[in-house]
Amino acid sequence: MLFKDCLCFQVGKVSRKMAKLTRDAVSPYGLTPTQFFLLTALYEEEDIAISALARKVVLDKATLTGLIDRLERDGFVTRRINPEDRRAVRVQLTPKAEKLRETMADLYHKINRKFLSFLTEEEQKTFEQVVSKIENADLAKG
Amino acid sequence: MLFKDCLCFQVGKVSRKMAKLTRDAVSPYGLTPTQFFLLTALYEEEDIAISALARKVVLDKATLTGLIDRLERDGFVTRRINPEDRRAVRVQLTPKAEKLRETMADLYHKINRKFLSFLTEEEQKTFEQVVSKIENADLAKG
DNA sequence: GTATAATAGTTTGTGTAGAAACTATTTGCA
DNA sequence: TGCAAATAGTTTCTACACAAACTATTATAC
Repeated sequence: MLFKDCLCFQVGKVSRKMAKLTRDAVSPYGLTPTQFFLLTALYEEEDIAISALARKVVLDKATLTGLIDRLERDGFVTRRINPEDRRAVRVQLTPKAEKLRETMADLYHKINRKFLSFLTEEEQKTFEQVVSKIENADLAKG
Repeated sequence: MLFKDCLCFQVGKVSRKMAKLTRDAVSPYGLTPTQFFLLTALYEEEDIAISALARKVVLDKATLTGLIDRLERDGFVTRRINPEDRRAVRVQLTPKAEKLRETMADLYHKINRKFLSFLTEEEQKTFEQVVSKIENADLAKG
């Protein structure tokens, strides 16, 4: 088997390519692709605990700390300690982020439509399947 | 459209998951997933220029510099300047890397077989298509 | 034949990304 | 109650990943 046929390599390659295209689209707003996705997740569900956010975006909580640091530094979000559970920190959108909500939602849909437009219905469906299968895969077993 | 349905997010999620599973498999050899892939590419074609290697693994040449730095530091590869073109640097495998060739090739095939075993023939074929379509996609156009 | 452009690689700077270790809380249980 | 275990988040460390600027060398144009 040749290197280029490696599934993991292919997925990584595509992931980088999509991130790059997304970066071109969102960098004018002072956002990175990951920051854009995190904001999108927050537009969907605000005032969410960091651990819950980490589960939602499937990133390590340590990664979230840095991401939220930078979003906070750039004035997109704030942190607030939950008085009910003083270990927990909730993330809120700032007015600056709220003002961008519509624009970001449009951009989000535009980017997605664009990516999906390259694929047939059939391909989209199969791709979903493949993603969910690998997602639940356990290399150790079998 | 919900955040979790975003194609770019899904691909990233799968890419991280596959990298993690690969890491578990190759870390006993003192390698990261990316280093493992780079070595595999080098087993396929040694004494290759860094720019050619970058094209092969579809990574920025600046990324290659750091990767090769670390592989060199850990004794897997060496750099040699091409006397024909003194700008160009070629990468060679060390005896340490040569000794691992068989083991790494087996591991490479094992990991790939494992990933592919989760998918049907049909899904594999469609997935290939999807990858190549996105690879050639241009978000700017249309 | 020399100025200019192109190419190869590195450096610098910023931002992911996760493992492991750490602090501070809260929960559970004896 | 009171202490061990679990949980939330951060810190530290290392490694990708790329843009932009840089150096050195080679190719091209005139």
